[in-house]
Amino acid sequence: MASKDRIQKLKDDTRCNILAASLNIVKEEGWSSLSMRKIADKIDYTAPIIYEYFNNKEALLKELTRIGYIKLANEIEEARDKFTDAAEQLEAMWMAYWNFAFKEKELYQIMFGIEANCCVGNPCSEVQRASNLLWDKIEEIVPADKRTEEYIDTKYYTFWSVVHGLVSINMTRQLAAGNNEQQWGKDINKQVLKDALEGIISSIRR
Amino acid sequence: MASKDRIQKLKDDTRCNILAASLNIVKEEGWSSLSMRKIADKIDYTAPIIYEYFNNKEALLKELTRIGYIKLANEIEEARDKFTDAAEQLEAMWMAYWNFAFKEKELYQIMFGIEANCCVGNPCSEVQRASNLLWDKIEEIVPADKRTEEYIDTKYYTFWSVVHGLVSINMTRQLAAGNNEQQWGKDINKQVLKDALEGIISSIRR
DNA sequence: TATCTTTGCCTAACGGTGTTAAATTATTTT
DNA sequence: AAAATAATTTAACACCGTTAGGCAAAGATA
Repeated sequence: MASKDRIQKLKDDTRCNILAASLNIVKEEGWSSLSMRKIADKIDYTAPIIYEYFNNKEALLKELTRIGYIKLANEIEEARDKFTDAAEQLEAMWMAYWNFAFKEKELYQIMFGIEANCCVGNPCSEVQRASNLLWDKIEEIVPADKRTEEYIDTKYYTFWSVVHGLVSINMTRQLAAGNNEQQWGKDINKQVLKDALEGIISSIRR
Repeated sequence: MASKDRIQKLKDDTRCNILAASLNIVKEEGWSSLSMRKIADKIDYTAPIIYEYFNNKEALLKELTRIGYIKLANEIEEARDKFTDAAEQLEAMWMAYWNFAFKEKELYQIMFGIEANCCVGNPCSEVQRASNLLWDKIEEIVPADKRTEEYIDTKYYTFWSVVHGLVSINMTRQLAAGNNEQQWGKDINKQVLKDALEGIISSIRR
């Protein structure tokens, strides 16, 4: 039958619809309320149908992260090609990364395992204590002529970002990597961390 | 009755047990398999009992993050008090933050909404493409005499950490903050990001 | 001591989840 | 038209968070 192709195309279509419907649900209600039954509802089927296109929910999510990585790479490439100077290119590429994260917030969340935290209702005083300790110590080493709240904030966030970023990257990858790779990471991580901390500290004092 | 105190103490004890059992389960099987019934099993009760100590599961998780923040602040404080020079103190404090993240991995995960990512089985080629684009561009601006794989790796991770960290911090906090705070963030974020990127780039070329 | 009230704890249930097997309907092939 | 294949649904399982109702032991009251 010549309709083999057409049928295959229809199958591909619904596969695509499943992915699109999933992303729509997530954009409207967040990852936590994405369920197989809800996806099926959106494409006018019942839940078991989805299992003819994906082995299970995890496989579906995996495909969505794959799509995310493709989009991210495209945007980075596009940003690169807007400049010729290498340094300008590099900065633009990371800016593209940043912009992607917020343009495709949901994809970024699943790509890098970020939960839109459940426990942020009332950040109690205990939450503040740690950041105050750090903030105050930064204030201490900032030269008097630069000691504005905004400047200290900036530096505080820079510290926090680089440390939390490094932690976060390691944690989401920890399971994937074999033990040897983990070992390989330990050294390079300490190196990155020390370098970055000293860099920021010296930039403050200069 | 004088046994009022003793009874109150027992109640406090089981509350404590619930929290400890929860953390144990998470350490053994991860956050995704923490359930009320499993917690109850561990303390030889049935599930509904837990609701006499916590309004719901979310409240229980919130308390665990609170405990996490207290421990984190303690470790930071402790690190600070081991030095006298402010710069040394600051570095030690951030190192304590780093160490805490891995010593109390599970607490850190819930404090900052990090999922030990489900989709890390086989990081397919698409995952690699984005990082290769960035890595290659970094290589390009590294002076020839420093152009080792290790050096480029270090710089790549430094870039990635600061950008991902900033993204990640913003995302987990986005829901909590009011719109005005979000606006306040937008500016300071771009500032932090640009500063950091330029800082790393110039540190590479120097 | 006997009744009443409170407390502690459990059983059963509701609606939801991911997932699978069987039954049913629709389509194609013979 | 009958048989075989495919597409889709229904029903079920085991789990989840959560709530209501009941049972039994303990405490208070008389």
